[in-house]
Amino acid sequence: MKRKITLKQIARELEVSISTVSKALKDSDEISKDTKQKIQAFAKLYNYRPNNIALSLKNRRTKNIGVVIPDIVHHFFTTVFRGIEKYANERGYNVIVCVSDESYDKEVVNMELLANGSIDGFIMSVSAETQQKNDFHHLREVMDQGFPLVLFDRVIDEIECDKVVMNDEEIAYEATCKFLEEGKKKVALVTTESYFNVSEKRAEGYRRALVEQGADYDPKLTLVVPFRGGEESCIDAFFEEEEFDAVLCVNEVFAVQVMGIAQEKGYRVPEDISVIGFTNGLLSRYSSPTLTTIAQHGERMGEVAAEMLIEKLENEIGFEEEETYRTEIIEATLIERNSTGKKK
Amino acid sequence: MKRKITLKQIARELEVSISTVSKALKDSDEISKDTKQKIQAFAKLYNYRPNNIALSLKNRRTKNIGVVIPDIVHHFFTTVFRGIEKYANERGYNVIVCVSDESYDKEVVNMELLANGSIDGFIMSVSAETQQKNDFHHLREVMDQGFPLVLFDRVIDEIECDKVVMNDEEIAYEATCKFLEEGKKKVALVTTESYFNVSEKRAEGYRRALVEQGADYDPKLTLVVPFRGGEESCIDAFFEEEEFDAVLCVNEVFAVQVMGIAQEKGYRVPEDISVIGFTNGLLSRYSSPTLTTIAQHGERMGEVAAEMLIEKLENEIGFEEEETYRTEIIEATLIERNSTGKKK
DNA sequence: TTGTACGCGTTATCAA
DNA sequence: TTGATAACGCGTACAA
Repeated sequence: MKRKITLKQIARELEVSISTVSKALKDSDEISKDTKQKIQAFAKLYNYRPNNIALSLKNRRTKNIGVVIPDIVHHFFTTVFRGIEKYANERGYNVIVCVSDESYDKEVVNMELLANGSIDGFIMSVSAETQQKNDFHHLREVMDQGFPLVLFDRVIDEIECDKVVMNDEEIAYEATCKFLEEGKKKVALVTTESYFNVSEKRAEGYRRALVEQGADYDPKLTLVVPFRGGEESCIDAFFEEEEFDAVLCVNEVFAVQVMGIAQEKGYRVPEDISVIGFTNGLLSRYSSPTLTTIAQHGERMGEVAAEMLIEKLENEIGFEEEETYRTEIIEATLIERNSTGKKK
Repeated sequence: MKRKITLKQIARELEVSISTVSKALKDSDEISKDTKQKIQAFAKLYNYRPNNIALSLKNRRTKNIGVVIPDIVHHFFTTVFRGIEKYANERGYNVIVCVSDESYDKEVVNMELLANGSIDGFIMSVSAETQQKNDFHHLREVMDQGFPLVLFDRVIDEIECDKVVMNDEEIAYEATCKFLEEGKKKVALVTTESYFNVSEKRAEGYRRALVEQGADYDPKLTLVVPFRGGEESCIDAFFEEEEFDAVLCVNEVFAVQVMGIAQEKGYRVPEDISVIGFTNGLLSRYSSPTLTTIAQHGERMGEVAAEMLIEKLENEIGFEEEETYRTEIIEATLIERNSTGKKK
């Protein structure tokens, strides 16, 4: 077992000083050609690489990005993560992930840990519990300490920082319009509890479309599925109690469940009931019928988030300069498959 | 903006030496009660936390684990990752992820980078390209440098290290037997190219079951789907050319595609054709019919891998002790849903 | 009971 | 052209 070689060891071996070695390896012209060659050859032979930790300590930057997300077994988040990781790697950054598991406490603890020197900045999507509690002191804390923060998807209006969001409201509007164009009359919405602000925005777009297009907005046609469990029976009951001919779902799992239950009950999709879901994942592609879906372009979101963060990291602002924050909007797109009909 | 406070600053502020502060904060009894109280109160007020980087440098351990996987937008890998992250976090470790994207070069570069001080050990699943090239010098390299390595799922026989694998061969055997018990006669296999050694093992289990149970093993009933693209037409052609009444698929995407094409062609699942797939993901749960599947228990794999790694990290072996390696086997389980029939 | 000195690996500044 | 020194932040053996 050969431990990694250090400057000091090279110096001792070659009987020169540490600083000479350091300079030689940077090809400084303070050092004579001969010594440089000798040192460089030796370093190459022993495959010398500077120790990242020592560099981090010295430079006060780790070249690590902290990513805090609610869940990792989740198509959208992994997609975003892939975008982050790709862009960050290209720029020489590594990514440390922490999963909050939708828990406020974990989120806080993890971020504190990372903030003790492990990373240079954060990219995050806040946990459900955090949104519920409406307590964001941990975000303020890290920003106070000088860590750039980029929020994506589940962002917080009260926090001033860079953000990357989707045009949730508009795309929900578009999707709803699509149903109406198809000739559908009673469009339902299946959503999650509203402290997820993305759900709220999607619901707004849905409502606005109905009202503006002169269709009926009936609050009873909105089904709020509880956070964990019991979706199945919940949706089943919804079918029994209400009547509708189109359903917009805030995720693809709901959408596939809606299609399944509809078909069990003898409705045809899309002839009797059209369905659109958010999240263009595997389910959408392989369900029957295949699902018309809203692609969130998570990878792009990740790239943009990473780009914004790294820009902040590499352009540390001067004293008197005003800090400015941007909000980038990623345009979702509607992907038409077979769970919706043609325009009339 | 208030930067994190350091021992030095506390010392200056309180007009004591740095080491006094350090000791006081560890509640050392070398320090008088009074000074301890004073220092602790001050530290608490300013929310002092030791700098991880400095600790890493001093202790020569980072408390970071490097995870190298081929893909992150992938149900199985994220599942394993979740297990790793959970266990690691509980033990005070953070996780740095690198995605090789199935590329040999990326894998090599990423590992070298991490090995320059960023992490204490590796958990990885090798990329497809690496398996194809059969070049594992980068794994040997990091091990030589003293980094513990735990391989999972896609492991390498020639490399001696800790491993976590699934009982692929046996569970494929079991699944195949299940078809036979159902009364099926011609069992097909849909798999990927064989340099994925897990595919190879699954194929072996499939063959062994047919032979041992006295059914026919017909090589023509094995469909090897090419690495990227064209699955659809490939499977379609398979249906045209061969006859079978049961299909074992090495992943759930293939399985769902097989069911879809079968149903299009007028076969009933499971009456005419039974289907079982590996990977108990969303698709299996929401396909129609729901898919009988092999649960790989990825989260457990991740936990075990992390446990093995951390054990190695925390029990650095002495000089003369022999290094020993283990291979843990995670038992997959067959989850029966509606794409297979009852035992006869 | 407190403080000094050293080392972890590196780089930058200044002196020789 | 080379080397000594200090610094990044921390912990600890040893000296005072």
